[in-house]
Amino acid sequence: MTDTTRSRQRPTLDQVAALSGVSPKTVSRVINGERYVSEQTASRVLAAAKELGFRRNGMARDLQAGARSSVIGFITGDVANPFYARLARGAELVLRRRGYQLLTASSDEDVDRERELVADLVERRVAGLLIASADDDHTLLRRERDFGTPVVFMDRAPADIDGDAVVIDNRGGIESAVQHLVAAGHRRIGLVGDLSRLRTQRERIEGFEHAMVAAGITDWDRWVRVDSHDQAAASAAVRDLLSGEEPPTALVTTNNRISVGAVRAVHDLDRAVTIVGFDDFDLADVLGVTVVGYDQERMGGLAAERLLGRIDGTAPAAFATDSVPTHLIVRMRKTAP
Amino acid sequence: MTDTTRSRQRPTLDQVAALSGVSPKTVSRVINGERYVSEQTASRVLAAAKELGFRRNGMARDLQAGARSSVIGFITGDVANPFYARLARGAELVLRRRGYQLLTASSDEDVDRERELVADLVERRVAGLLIASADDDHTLLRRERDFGTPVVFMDRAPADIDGDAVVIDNRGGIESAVQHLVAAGHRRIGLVGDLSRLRTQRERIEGFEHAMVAAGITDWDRWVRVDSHDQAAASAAVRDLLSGEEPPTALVTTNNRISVGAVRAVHDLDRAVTIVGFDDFDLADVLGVTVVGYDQERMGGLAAERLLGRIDGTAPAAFATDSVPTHLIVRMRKTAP
DNA sequence: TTGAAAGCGCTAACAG
DNA sequence: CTGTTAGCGCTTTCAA
Repeated sequence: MTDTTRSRQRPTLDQVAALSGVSPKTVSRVINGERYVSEQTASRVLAAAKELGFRRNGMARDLQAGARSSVIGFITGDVANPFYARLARGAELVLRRRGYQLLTASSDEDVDRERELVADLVERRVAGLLIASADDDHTLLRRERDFGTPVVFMDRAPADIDGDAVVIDNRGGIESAVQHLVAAGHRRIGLVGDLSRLRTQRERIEGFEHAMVAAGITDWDRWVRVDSHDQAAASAAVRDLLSGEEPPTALVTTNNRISVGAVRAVHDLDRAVTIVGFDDFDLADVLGVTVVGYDQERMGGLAAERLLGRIDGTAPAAFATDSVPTHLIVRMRKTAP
Repeated sequence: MTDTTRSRQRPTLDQVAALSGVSPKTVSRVINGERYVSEQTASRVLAAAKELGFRRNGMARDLQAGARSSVIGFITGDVANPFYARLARGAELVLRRRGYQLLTASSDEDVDRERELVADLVERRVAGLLIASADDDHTLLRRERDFGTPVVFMDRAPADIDGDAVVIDNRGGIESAVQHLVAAGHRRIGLVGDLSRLRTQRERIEGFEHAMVAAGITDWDRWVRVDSHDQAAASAAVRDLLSGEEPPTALVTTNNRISVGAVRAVHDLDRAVTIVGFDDFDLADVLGVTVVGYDQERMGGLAAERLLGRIDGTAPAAFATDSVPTHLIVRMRKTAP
């Protein structure tokens, strides 16, 4: 039994021209809705295009002198991480109105892979790049930018080069978390963190130190555990912290994955430990976990807007870093009646 | 203060050829690592390419007779939904090894927007399409497929056309959920569902009916509430269900968003209602929510593999639907000591 | 091992 | 209002 509808060739603009008896340029005009085409011609062309199933070849179209594709590269550690997924969503909502699509790629927070992805996307001539970079060295990105691919850094601002960035107020956020715990009477406050080579993580740890010292707690580093990159590692770190002598009575967790791992560990151990997490997460309200929240979709949207500004040159020449404010969302654990 | 590193033009292959004193074709050979180039020439070309910051123009490259780009279109309702995000992740892991990238786009479950996206991606000459379609009418997709863009349906198999698909065993999953509840002594079992125009949702509802009737519960539709598309709507539906006379003692929720909304409502009302959800979700273990689970990343990976098979023609001619098995993950609510 | 010529599918620039 | 010419940046013949 053979498939009768087997792949015809996709028709080209020239074939539409041939069928409708006009020149290719005229077909082009009709397809792109340009003016100065008679209605008759237009409808004849449209009919032919429809009959043949014509779809303009976007690659050929974009291959105009120096033209770039209407695709934006979006590089993060992992698209499946809800934080990055929401950034993508926010960016998409802004970009779609301008006809751009997102080409998403995950680096697994691996520096080499990230560089490969940048090179790959640049070869595809993306119109711009939104990136949550895991790399400390951005000379490659600067070079690509100098050759005309605008870049906006999300979440992690580059330390070694100038650049546009949209970041979170990490220090302020963590400080409000610590202050909240101190006000509630906690002194032994622990911190569980993700990869400390990431700048955001370092900022959060610094914010922690600063707030602890400001509260008169100088041995703050007793209860610090960093470099947990997944939920399981975070759980293990929490178990470790809680099994020592004089365990912390409260924990600050520095991102959503860490928070979830910590909540799980505390729950499994059945300990009364207060957790305040950076990033809001699903069901934190039900679990009564206080968090440092901020608008993730908006953050993605801001990055996208900045990038669009660069693409069409309407952004001011100087690079700028937008800081998204955080706010503490205080929650209580429901006590049994 | 002026930016001194302002956008030079990105060099073309011809410029590399000029600088290294060879023909464009030779540069092309070197760049693509073809054989039959002397080592001397190769290194000279490479040096010139590096110096100029050359990056092959992928659009021009792909614009060979009928060639397609090495991009795969990925259309779902919302990239920020963890379910879709994990499908994307699974697909990405398979596709990256073959040099493909994902172009992700969200339809918001809107039929018109989905069609626009399909048209757009086809214009970009994606090598294939992975889609969780919200549409009942797939004649457009069939047409595009006939013109050479392979399509694999994820999660929702098309009812009106033949096609490759990777779906979940919806009926079986829901039936195991109901059986679990019945075995635990529940009779008044409710169901809270998402948009009933989606086929997967209908299948889950049918599975519910079937299992309820099999358990001798014929007035199963008393406690059915469908068409809740977000967490808030799901919460409202649950509140409604629980406020009536003879409220259900257990609820089946038909996807992750509904589950979270239901958990929240039950928690807010402080009612002892058992929830069994379709789709596993973060912290379900901590909350003691039993779920119908399955491997989401694998599902995305399977879809990607099927698509690759179509792209290089190694897949058998006949369309096929893979069904991903579900398994019940039974969890207990931790009782206070 | 290298190069010259032609062309992928479309559109800009210029005529008519 | 419509058509002609040329060319985007690369790769494919086919020769040398």
